[in-house]
Amino acid sequence: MAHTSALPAARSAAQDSDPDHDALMERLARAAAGYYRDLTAAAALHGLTMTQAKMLILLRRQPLPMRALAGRLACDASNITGLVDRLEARGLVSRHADAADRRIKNVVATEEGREAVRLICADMRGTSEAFARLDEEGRRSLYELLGRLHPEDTQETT
Amino acid sequence: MAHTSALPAARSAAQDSDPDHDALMERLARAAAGYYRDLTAAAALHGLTMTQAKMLILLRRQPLPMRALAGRLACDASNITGLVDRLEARGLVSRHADAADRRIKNVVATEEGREAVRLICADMRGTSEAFARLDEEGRRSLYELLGRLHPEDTQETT
DNA sequence: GTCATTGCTTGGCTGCATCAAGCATCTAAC
DNA sequence: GTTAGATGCTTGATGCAGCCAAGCAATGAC
Repeated sequence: MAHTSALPAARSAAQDSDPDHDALMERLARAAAGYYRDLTAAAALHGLTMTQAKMLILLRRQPLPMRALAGRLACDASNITGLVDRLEARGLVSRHADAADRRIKNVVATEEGREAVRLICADMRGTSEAFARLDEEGRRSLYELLGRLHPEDTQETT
Repeated sequence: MAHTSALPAARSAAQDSDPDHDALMERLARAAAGYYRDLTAAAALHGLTMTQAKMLILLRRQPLPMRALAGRLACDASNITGLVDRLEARGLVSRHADAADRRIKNVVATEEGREAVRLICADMRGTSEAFARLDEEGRRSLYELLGRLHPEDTQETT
């Protein structure tokens, strides 16, 4: 936290003035932990792991090549193979060789896979309730601030 | 929410009016992913896993019994044993039998452990830069909104 | 004392993550 | 074209993280 001493104001400054870097980090950490805890629990209700749920969520709108999935999930490409294997075995996604480049396998969520995403999101009660704690103005601000925190750079992958 | 009418308005509503539940969830997901990606990378610089880093962060202020760690990390108690084993083997934490109840082992971060936390937090450049994208007013709002999202209920554990 | 409860550990099993190595395909350069 | 390199995916090996069931030790209630 606020290091040695020297900065007496910083500590409880969080309440009113510019929140200290660490204080803000702590709250972001809490929000992140809450989100993942909720997602993990909701996914478990449907027999899925958090990582599997994250992948299905990425695929809900459009198919993605395995390579792109590795990028989005920030993990090694070799990881994706097993991940997709397990989801494919359960009929939630399928691989389709790309027409233009036969090295590429596009992973597409099946209807059952998309339905699983819907159910999981609906089961994320903790997060829904958290949002409900804000008024409309609060939700709008939060949405806007989070958008500024992480501008949607990592997008184009198709 | 406000979705009485069937169709088209809700979709891009995120831009201006009350952001729809899913749009807000998506941004929260992005923020959470960004935070953990950054934490994982920073921890890796010091040869630690994300989970190990999370545990050290929890212990930075005060010792906690293993049971409490399981609660905070939202995992099975049996998990903590191995986690603490590995950190203890590296001299970052140590176990101390509780004076009042000898079943309890309090886990305390060593000075080296606390130093590791400091270095890791300092290495979270991505998150720091994200905060820097907001002005002071933005940081204050975000801090306040995140505080309302997750009121600090889960606290007392000592 | 006895017995149920609580805190931690162990063992077994799965999934997730890494790396190194390999095959197939595409691209470019000759 | 043929070769050489780059790129996309898979495999195998290893370690960590997660769960569960089972066990021991200590506490607390009686």
